Amino acid sequence: MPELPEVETVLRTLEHQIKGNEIVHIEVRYAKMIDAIDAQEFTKLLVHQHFIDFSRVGKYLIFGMNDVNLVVHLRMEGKFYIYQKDEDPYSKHAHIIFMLDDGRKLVYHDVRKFGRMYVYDKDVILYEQKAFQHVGYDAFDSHVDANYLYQQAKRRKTTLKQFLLDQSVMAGVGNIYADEIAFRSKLHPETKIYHLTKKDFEMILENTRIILQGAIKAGGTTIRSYTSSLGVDGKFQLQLKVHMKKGEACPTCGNSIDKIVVGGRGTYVCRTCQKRK
DNA sequence: CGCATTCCCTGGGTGC
DNA sequence: TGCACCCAGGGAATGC
Repeated sequence: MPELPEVETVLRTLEHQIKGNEIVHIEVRYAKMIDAIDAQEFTKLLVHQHFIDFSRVGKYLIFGMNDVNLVVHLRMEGKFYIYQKDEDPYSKHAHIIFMLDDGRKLVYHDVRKFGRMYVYDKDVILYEQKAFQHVGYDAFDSHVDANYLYQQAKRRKTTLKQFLLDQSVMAGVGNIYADEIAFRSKLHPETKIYHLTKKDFEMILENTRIILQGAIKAGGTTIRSYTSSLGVDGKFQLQLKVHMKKGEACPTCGNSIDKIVVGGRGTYVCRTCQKRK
């Protein structure tokens, strides 16, 4: 599932591939992918627009076009593929096909159909729109510091894992990296956040950025081997230490990694290294 | 307001 | 081999 680092990788790859290209035609094969407007309106707003700039807040991709911003959330399994002029872009899971001015197609694939696309006029303030209603500062935003996290944590009774996953506090961390961040911080994911000090949040934030930055770097190296016909899904090669490692040895102490459920999410933890505060 | 629960989807896994 | 069933999971909506 794409989290901040994968979204960043997808963005950079697409920037490299389609910056400056014009959308000449759109085929919407599954309209529920689009928020608030119908397929016809979506098409009307985007045809003849050019991909100008590429940015991101948390896990949301933002394509700046001439008159509108196209916002995309990949959720669980959303992927963009670029097909060459002579390639067949159709498949069971190809839901939206953007025909480009040079004959290539940008294709949105999504097996579970959880992804969402939003189109907003450039006249409106983007971050006040529905897509960003529950999205706080990006994890790399300078507004996010130890004091901010501490203040946010004070009034919540929730666990560290759920806090890290709460996009309204800090946007970008998903299930995989939340586990890795808790592990690197030597804190049990079920730690109640009101037990944590400002100093703890300093350490947690530092680890968050190290983990995310490391994954972006790993994605960046992977992406060089991508050819245009392969999926632009931001696969990364970062060595995960606990996530999906149930029963395997903890890289620090050698004890077996447990799988538990925290806030309804599958969670991997080393009982020995990660303490409840 | 916070927090828990339900829903959206489908492939993959399990059990018979 | 096939069928019924259950589950994962990000985030919005709903309920308390």
